[in-house]
Amino acid sequence: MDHVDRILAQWRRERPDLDVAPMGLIGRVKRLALCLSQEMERTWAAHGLNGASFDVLATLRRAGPPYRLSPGNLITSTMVTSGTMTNRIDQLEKAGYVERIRNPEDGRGFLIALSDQGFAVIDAAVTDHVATQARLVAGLTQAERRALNKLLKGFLGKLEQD
Amino acid sequence: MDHVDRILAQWRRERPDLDVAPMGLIGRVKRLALCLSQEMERTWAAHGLNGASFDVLATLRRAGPPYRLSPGNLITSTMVTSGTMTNRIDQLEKAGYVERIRNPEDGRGFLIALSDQGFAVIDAAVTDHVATQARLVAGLTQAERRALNKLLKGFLGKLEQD
DNA sequence: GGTGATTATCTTGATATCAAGATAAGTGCG
DNA sequence: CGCACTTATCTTGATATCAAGATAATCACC
Repeated sequence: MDHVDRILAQWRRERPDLDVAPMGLIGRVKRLALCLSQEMERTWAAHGLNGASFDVLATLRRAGPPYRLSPGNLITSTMVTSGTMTNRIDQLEKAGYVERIRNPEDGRGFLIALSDQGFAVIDAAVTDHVATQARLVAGLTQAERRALNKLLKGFLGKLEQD
Repeated sequence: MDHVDRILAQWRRERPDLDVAPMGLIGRVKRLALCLSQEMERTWAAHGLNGASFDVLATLRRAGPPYRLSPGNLITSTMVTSGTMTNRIDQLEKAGYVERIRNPEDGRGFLIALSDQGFAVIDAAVTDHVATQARLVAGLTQAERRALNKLLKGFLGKLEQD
């Protein structure tokens, strides 16, 4: 009888005409995502980052050398609007973690380049972040992780194909 | 090879020292939650609501007669701050969906009461919402839903007990 | 009953986000 | 070559949220 079960019990009492089984499943996905995010946020904070800045730096880092992507590219990867990305880049630039350089192949645009300092920060943060994630899934057996991952991947595939 | 797999492949190339299997699992939970939320948001919008207003009205509705809860109670149920709840109640009151009445048992506080109009709106919205959720899980077999729900519940239980 | 501590709610100020529009540079067709 | 169209990024204005502090009523203990 967890938090989600209590909500379902209320609905069954008030609206017995509704099948709330899908609500339970979806509610748990949302709640789990929230719970995991909150924990990961703490690791980012320990490196002076948050979900937004980590997201941008990590995208640049895992792109590989020379660690440069256009704002448009970052927008696509992180699924935020252009205004949001401008704001994030402004902050990271102010912190000295990235630099805007003119795109030599397109005078309209820029490339966002990870600085040495930015590289150091994101590399340390990712190492910690992965350790946090390992801790978060530590309660699940290997078989459970595999099964859960497979179900989630299948679910996502079904949703995204539409 | 979905979006998450591409991210993992980049990390394996750039940071082969890290075990990114947990990142895949957690990334899929987050992405699935986002994907599901975006779809559900469309149903709420069709009733003139959003996630925030739906959340408050649904909490009042499923509490049962007389459909009244204190702001503090709503804050606990919806896990937002007091400032956020004040703002949400203000909007719902302006829309005529709830009413602030003084709490007869505690002069410091109020009770937020669902109006007849609010009741009608949330009841119709919930009916549609449940249909949307049924559609979202339609791609999974009954066995898959049960297995996924069980794994999610176990995972959440492990995390919340700490 | 008076007084300090607690509780319930609201207010304030700051932040991140989005949608829509502005700006500026490239592209293509006549 | 010139003009319309597209693209890349930034700017603006509005919104929802949070953290911290203000306000006001209740409670508990003497």
